[in-house]
Amino acid sequence: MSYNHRQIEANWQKYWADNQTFKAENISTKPKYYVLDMFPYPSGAGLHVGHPLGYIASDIYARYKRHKGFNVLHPQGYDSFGLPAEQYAIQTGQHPAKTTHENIKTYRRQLDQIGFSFDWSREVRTSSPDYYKWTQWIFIQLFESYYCNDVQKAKSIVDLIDIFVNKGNVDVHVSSDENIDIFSAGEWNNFSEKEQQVILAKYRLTYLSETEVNWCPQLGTVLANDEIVNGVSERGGYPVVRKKMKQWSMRITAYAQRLLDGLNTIDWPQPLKDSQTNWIGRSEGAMVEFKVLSPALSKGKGVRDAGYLTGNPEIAHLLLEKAREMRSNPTQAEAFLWKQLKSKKLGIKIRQQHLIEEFIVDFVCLSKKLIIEVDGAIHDSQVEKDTERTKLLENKGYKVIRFQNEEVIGNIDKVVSEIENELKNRKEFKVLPSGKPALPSGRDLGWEIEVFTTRPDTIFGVSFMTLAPEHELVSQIVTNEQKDAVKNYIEATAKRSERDRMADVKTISGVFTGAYALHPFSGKQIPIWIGDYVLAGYGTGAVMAVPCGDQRDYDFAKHFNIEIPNIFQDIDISEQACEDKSAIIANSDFISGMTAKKAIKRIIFELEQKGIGEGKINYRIRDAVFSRQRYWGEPFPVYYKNGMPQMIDVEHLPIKLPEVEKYLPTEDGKPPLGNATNWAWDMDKAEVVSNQLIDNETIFPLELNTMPGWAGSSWYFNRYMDAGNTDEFASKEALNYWQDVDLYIGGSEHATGHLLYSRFWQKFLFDKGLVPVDEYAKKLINQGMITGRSAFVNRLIINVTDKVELGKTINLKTLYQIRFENNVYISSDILTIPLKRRRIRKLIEFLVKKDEKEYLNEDQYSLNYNNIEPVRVPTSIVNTSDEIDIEEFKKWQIEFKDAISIPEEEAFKVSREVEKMSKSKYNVVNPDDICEKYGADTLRLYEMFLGPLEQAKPWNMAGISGVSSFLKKLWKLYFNNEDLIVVDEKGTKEELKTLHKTIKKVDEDIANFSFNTSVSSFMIAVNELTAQKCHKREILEPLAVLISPYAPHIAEELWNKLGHNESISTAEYPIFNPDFLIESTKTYPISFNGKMRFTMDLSLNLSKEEIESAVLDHEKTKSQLNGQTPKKVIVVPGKIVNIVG
RNA sequence: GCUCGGAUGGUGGAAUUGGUAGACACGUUGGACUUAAAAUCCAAUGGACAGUAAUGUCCGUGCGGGUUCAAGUCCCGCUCCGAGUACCA
Repeated sequence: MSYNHRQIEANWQKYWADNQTFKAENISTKPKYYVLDMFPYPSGAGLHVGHPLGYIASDIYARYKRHKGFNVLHPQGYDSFGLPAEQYAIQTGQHPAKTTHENIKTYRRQLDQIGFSFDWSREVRTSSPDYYKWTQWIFIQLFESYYCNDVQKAKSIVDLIDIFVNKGNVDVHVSSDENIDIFSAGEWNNFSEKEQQVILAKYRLTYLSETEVNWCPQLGTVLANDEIVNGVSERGGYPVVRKKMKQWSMRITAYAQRLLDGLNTIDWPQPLKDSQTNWIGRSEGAMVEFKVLSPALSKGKGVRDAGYLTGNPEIAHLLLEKAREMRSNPTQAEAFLWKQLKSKKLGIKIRQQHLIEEFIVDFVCLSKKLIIEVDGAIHDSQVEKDTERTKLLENKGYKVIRFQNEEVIGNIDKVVSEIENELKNRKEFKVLPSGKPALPSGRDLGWEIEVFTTRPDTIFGVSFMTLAPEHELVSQIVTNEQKDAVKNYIEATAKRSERDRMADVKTISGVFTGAYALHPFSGKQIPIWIGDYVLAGYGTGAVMAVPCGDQRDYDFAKHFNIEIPNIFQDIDISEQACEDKSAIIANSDFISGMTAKKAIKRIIFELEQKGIGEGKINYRIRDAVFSRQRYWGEPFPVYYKNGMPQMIDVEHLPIKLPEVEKYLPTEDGKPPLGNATNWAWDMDKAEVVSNQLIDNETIFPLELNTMPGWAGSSWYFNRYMDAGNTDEFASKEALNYWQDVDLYIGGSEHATGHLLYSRFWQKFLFDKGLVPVDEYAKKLINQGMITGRSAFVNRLIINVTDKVELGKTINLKTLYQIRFENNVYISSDILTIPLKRRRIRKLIEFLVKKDEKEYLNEDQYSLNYNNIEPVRVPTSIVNTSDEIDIEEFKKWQIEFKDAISIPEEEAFKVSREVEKMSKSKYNVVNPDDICEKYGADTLRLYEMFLGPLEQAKPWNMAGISGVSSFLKKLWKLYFNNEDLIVVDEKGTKEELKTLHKTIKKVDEDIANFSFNTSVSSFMIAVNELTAQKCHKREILEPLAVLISPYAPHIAEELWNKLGHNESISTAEYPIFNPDFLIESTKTYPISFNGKMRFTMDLSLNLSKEEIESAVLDHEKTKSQLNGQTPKKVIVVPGKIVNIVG
């Protein structure tokens, strides 16, 4: 019988399925081995040839390990929540569950036909409630935990509450939000339940926070940064606004250091580790506080500003805000009275809630220095204080009159006339006009700007500070003179999207605030600028600028003509900043003469002594936003009581996705779950009920967001260990048996997404004692992407210009351009040959004239055929020699029906371009077709043969015939037409050598994941055995096992026909015996001055000297030397002989 | 800009600690078989030059240097390509 891949492959795939050949047991005497693939998102397009690359590699490895006697876990599943299914649902109204289910069916069929040895009994789907029940469960565990920095692990929030109850939060070292108020145990115990929950949220590992997102009102959705182009949505071009939304976040920052440290313990590709390291972005440095000064005046002493600014400037900033707040929340009496006083109703300007020195008074008429206070009940107890206050104000020349609330409300006329009286009786005071410097010079205003720097050693080089435009202090420190400039700048910056701002790094922009800071060591006054090169989101949003030591500061200083003091010894900074840490520091007081390393230590010490700074490690990584405004994702097990999130008890999980009418956001901007009518939690019944029943007593609204794509993929590898468990996410026994993934294969595009988040979750689960290891994948390999080779035909753009003849315009455009423009195509090999261009011209002219000869002569028109436009065509109608099937091309789309090709008869070549495989590029190659035509074994071998696993490579069908014929040759070693020709003879020495060198090579290749070279080795072996006419069982039986991981179907068939009744999958792997490779002679390359001239077979038993004399005796050596004596002879036994002349 | 990869025939790619550059395959050319095609098999195939030929010489792993008896491999300096990242203080 001849090799019939269709029949063989179908048979064995059925056999494997029927016999559950690859089912892994959780109890085994064999050692365990866990081989994992990144599970696919089941898209509607199905698999293309790029997808299986990694699966084939891992499958080879898994099968190899089975031969080697391991209990192998090799599972597969689907990351089946995601955007495409939802978008499809929006367009068609089809439920995403339905399309997902259908897509999974296609995927399964495609995967099965490639012959993977997956244990399908452990399949997981992230969108299945049985699975996401445990995703929700893990979410709850995160919510109930906080991160303790003392022991560097997550602990139960109950422990933290315990600490608060007994000690408050004064002395806790935990990861939390910044700016948490300190409270004592007593204060904690007095907080209301709600206040306590608000505080706890700042410590939980998952928490709700106001996060700024890119909101697109027209699309009704939040967009990722890369979905925005030039400030408008990429899709549709709608405006995008920054909007704060309450979203769940994951406190991954707590794990920043451990995520870094863990990288040292795992065997992952260096580039991937690098990108995680970068992403986490640890930098060591210091926090430094700079005190803000008032504006320094150029001359003289400070002058009081405009008369209405009567507040004490040192505390004005504190009071102003309070005053503003009081103005907007007046008491009833205040509001009542203000109605009568405002807008000069009494004929004179009266101000409300105004600053007078360190007080805020209710009302004041500055020009009469009359203060009107309206007191409520609480002031009764403050009589003493009020008297004192009145006294102080009266000393400043003010008169204070007081009314009770009741008086104002009960008898407003009387109050107003009393005020009028007072005003009449007081003399006029002059109020100075505004515009003069507001504050006294050089005084500490009580603000501090905190900066983070990695180079505290350059602190003496600080010549200005820069705040991000969004920095909260900007509005407070800016001087009147600079107010407009600053305001304009902030507005201009806000208009630019974050992306634009980041993309444009060349334009230097900024503006002076007018304010100054105090240098903590030199005491110098440092101007404070704002500039958008400082990012609000990193560090403190403020930098101490050291132009001599940082290029960006340098550029900024140059641009705005700010001083650039040099603090480096013997270094020229006239052209650029010096960022070299080995430079000796100068002009820097007590650190002069030191290098960075030493100086940094010293400065940090000094900062800490002075209490104005400290050594600090800063991380770039941000907490991860965990909410999505989508339908097709895991619902949160959360309902809201009085606005506070509550976890649903774990025994009621899963909370299943509700049905909705529409998958779009609601009209009022709520996420798609806002469309659900049954989406409320009934505490008593412990079930999801109709929204109409919400009473906020026992029935509450449920969370409307869903979880992001990475939720389900962050722990699936643990689920495979015990996929069917309904009581736990995986049993202790299973987790302890399988421990971790021994080999993980997948794409590098997940470096800072899935592969980081999953490590974070694993560490959390480890802290909670739920999993036995804190890194889940010992070894990871990134398979390279298989790209497509898009095909293009070259469309000639022919411009026909009208000519006027005898006053009559011949409308040639209508005649010819429409007809020929866009429809003449030229073979790409002609394009590159200048000579042929003339031919094209003739051809075009011919085409134009052919039909319309009678109307045309040459000077009636002009032709321009120089423009060529590439037109995508499907790769399926192009052969491996880049020739397109013209007939198929004409049939492909209606617009090409009348296409004219140049040349018309000969082969027509397309241009090729390597691109990502995608439906829209018509370059997708489907594995189904290859399996049908060549078979799965050929596909598997060919994908491996294409090149190194980790390297990106374009898909090219050209080489597949070589692999296909290899399998046929292999078959022929065992069969001659119908007959098995394997004989039970002993192999010859040569045959055994062929076998054993192949065993050795393939063993090494698999260890190095060098699958492409082992395919070569198989080819060599089969070529040699064919030449040796070897049909011996002693050779061919081990060979079948050797090939079985790569081409399992044919191996099974051969094994079976050799008389075995069991599957080959656990057959013992042949053992390499070095005895068969021992050689008595070696073919030595004899080289002269390093150039190989000839070879010589010499016994390996010869000594160096014997080799040397044998070589020198050789006549070719003599002719090479031409009678001269060699200077030196290098002999490396077993390797080479080199004669130096 | 920074970080990390990479550059080898017409093509995909091989090449142990530095030790015969181009394995294996595709393609191309020639041949066999065939009425023919397909399939299969055989031979040649880095370039240049010399020779009837066997064969020989020279040049060849992006470029320029270096180390070495010997460099695709190690070192220094560049060029180009790809990927990631984007003002991280």
